[in-house]
Amino acid sequence: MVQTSARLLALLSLLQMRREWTGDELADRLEVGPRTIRRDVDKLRSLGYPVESARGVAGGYRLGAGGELPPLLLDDAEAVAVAVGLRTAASGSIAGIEETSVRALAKLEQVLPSRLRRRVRALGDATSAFSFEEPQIDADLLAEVAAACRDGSQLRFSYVARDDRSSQRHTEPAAVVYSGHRWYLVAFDLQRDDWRTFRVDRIRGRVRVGGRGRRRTVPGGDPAAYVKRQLQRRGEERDGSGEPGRVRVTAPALKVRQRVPGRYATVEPDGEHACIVSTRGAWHTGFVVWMASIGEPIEILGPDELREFAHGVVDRLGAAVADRA
Amino acid sequence: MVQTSARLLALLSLLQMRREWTGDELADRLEVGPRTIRRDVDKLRSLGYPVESARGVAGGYRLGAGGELPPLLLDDAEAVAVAVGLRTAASGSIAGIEETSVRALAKLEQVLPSRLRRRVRALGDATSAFSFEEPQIDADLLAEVAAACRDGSQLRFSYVARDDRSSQRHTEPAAVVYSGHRWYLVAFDLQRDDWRTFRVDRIRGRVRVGGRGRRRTVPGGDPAAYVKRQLQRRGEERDGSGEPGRVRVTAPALKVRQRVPGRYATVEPDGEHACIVSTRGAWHTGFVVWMASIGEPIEILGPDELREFAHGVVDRLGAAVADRA
DNA sequence: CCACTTAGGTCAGCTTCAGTCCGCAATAGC
DNA sequence: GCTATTGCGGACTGAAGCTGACCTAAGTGG
Repeated sequence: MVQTSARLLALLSLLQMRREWTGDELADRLEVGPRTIRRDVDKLRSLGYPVESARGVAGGYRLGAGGELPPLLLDDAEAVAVAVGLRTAASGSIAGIEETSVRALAKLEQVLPSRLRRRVRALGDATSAFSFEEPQIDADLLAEVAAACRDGSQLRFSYVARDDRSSQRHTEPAAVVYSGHRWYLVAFDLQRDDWRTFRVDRIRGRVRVGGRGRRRTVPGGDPAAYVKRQLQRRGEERDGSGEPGRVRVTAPALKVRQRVPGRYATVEPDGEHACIVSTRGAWHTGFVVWMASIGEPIEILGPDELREFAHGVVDRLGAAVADRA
Repeated sequence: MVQTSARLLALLSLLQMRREWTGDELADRLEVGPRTIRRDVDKLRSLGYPVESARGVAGGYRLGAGGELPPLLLDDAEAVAVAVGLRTAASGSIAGIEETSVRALAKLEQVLPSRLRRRVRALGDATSAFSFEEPQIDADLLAEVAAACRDGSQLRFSYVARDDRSSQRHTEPAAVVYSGHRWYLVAFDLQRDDWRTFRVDRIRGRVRVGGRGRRRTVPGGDPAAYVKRQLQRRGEERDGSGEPGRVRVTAPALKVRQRVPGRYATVEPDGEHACIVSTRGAWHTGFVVWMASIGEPIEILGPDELREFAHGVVDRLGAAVADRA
C-alpha cells in the first residue's frame, strides 16, 4: 500500500517538524482515524524510530533520538542550508571531515532538485571565504568526482599537469583524498594503463562521466596512503615553498592557543611566559599577520620568506598609518 | 505492511548510496523477488521520487533529482558531517543562511543519536575558527533555543544583562534572529509580562525547557524587524565601538573583491586603479591586518581607533622583523 | 473527580501484497 | 543480424495487511 508508506513518511516528517503532536492532530493532518495513527506510531517504533509518547493532558507524541538516524525530511530552505554547510565543510574549514562531507554532498546533490541546486550555487559563490587557503576549489566538481568514485563510473576530463601542459584523460576513478590542503583524485588512467593521482584543482572544464568501469583496488589498498607516498616521492605537498612558519609569542601558551585554530598551527610553550607557534605544513600569508594581530609581542623565527613577507606588510601598513596620522 | 514500508525505505537508501543498481541486485539485497522490486520502484515513483531506469546491458535503476527532495538516509559519518557543516554555517561563516541552518540543526539534533552528538561536539570544539568574530557562540545552545521557539515550549535560563547583573528569566520564546554578527532571542518574559530581546551569548549555564506555552506573535509580526527596532532604540549593534572601518586600496576593485568576503566588507571602486573597502558594521581587529596582507598598498581612512590599532601591529611586527633581520 | 490523552483488543470488510509464470521491448556488444 | 542482458508489465492466487468502529484501560494534571 503506497498510501500507508507515504503516510508513515509524512508522519515522520510531521514529527520532525515539531516536537509535540497529539494523536488527534496527527489524525487530522493525515486524514485517517486516530486508531490508525496509533497503529502507525507502532509501525514507526517497530522500524526502530523511537517515538516517545506522554499520556494525560499536555501529552502527545514526539520523536526522540534513537540508535539510528531516521530518514531526514528537509524542506527546501533546510536542504539548501545543509548543502551549503557541507560545501564549506568540504572546502577544508573543519579539520578531519572533508572527505565525509564530500561524500554526503555527492549523495545530496544527486537527488537535489535543480531549483535548489541553483540556490546553493548562488550562495556558495557569495561565500568567497575569509580563508587562508589559496586554491578555491569547486565543490560541485568535487562532489561530481566523488560520485563517480562511489559509483565506479569512468571519468573523462582535461587535466593541466605541473608543467602546464594540458591533456585529455580517460580514467576509472577510485577515490578522492584530501591531503590537508589539497584535493587529489586517485584513478586508473586507461590510456597510460597505470594508476595516477590528479590534483582536483587542475582539472579543467566539465568532467564527462562515462559508463561503468571495472572495480579496481588502489595499490596498497589505502588511497590516502597511496597519495601520501606519491606526494613524498615527488617532493610535492610541502607546497614548493616548503618550511613551516615559526613565531615566538611573548604570552602564555594557554592564552595564545585560544586564539589560534589547531587546524592551522600548533602552539608549544617556551618557558612560562612565551610560546612558539608553528604552522602545520607550509605557512601562508595570513599566518604572520594573524600572529601580529593578537596583540602580544612576537618574534619571527623563520623561515626567511616569512620575514620578508612581514617586512612587506610592515611597509604597507606603516605607510598607511603615516599617511594621515 | 511494516515490511513493505521498511523495504521502500531501504530501497531508497540503497538508491542513494550508489548510482546504479540492477533489479536483481536490489532483489538480492532486499530478499524479495525481482517482480516485487519492480513494483516497489513503481511505488517510489508514485510517491514522487524519480527513479530512472535503463534497459539493456549495463542498464539498471538510479535515483534522479525530482521536484521534491526525498527523505535523506544518511549513515553515521555523513550525519556527523552534516551536523558539523550546519554548525559552522550557523555560526555565521556564510551570509544569509544562518537562521535556516539553525532551524535545520535543531531538527537534526532532535533525532541525532547521542553517540553521534558526542562526535559532533568533539569536532566542533576542535574547530575554534580562524574567524574574526569575538563571541564564539555555542551552536548547541542555539539549536536548543531554536527548537524551543519552534515547539512553543517555555524556556528558563539565567541571563547576564548589559550591566553585568545576572537574573533568572522565565519566558515563552518566539524566534531566534541573527543580526549579522550576533544572535538574539525574542521572547515574552512571563515575569515582566512583556516582550524582551536577549543576546544569546549572554545566556549562561543550561537552559531548562518547560512545558507548552501560549502561541504569541511578536509585536509587529516580524521578529527580525522587531529586533532591529530594539537595537536601534538602544543604540546597540554598532557594537559600542561604532563606526565601520574604511581603507583605500590601490588596486582595481574587481581584483580586491576576490580577496574580501562580502559578508564582512564591501568593496567600492575609487577610480580605475583603486577602491575603498568598508566593513559592514563595526570593524574588527582582523580587518586592517587582512587588508595589509593582500599585497597591495593601502591607506587607512578611518576611524582613528583603526589607525591606532594598525600602529600597534606595525610596532609589533616591525620589532619582530628587526629582531633577526 | 474530571477532562484529556495514549494504549490496545476485537471484529468485519475490503484491499493489497508477493511470488510465479509468462511474453514483450529495448539496448549493447559481437 | 543475433544474442545476452535487463527492465516492463499482465494474470493468477493464497496469504496477509489495512482501516475504521467500538470498547475498555490507564496515566496525568488541575
